[in-house]
Amino acid sequence: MDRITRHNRIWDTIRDIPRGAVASYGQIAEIAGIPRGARQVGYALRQLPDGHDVPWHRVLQASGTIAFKRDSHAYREQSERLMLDGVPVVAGKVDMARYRWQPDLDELLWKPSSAWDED
DNA sequence: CTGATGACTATAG
DNA sequence: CCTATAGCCATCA
Repeated sequence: MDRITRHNRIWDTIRDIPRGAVASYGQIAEIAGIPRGARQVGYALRQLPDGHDVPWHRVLQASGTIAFKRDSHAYREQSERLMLDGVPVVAGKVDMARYRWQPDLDELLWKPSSAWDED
């Protein structure tokens, strides 16, 4: 799998995260079919082109902590975007137990045609 | 080829 | 909760 393909799969996976939910770098990697690729998710996000429509702010560390330094611009922007999504950011972190994205359930509710059937 | 890097993570103290 | 440490892995100099 080349870099472009890998990045596209990562970006597509992140586009599926609904507003109000968040995911960890490792979770995105796994869903995108890249086991142990958490660092690659971070790398892919760093390569986002201008004008993209990827909700990068919904991706956090496994602990729920924002990956940027507290004094950075990126940190503040991510924090603001999450609040706009309705996701509380307390002391730089999100309650993963409550806001973690659960794709299986999400797909069963929103994409039943591809998950269930027609012969 | 080699070593450094980093939007990562799990574990131990 | 925090620090240290060890894996991890594509990229880059």
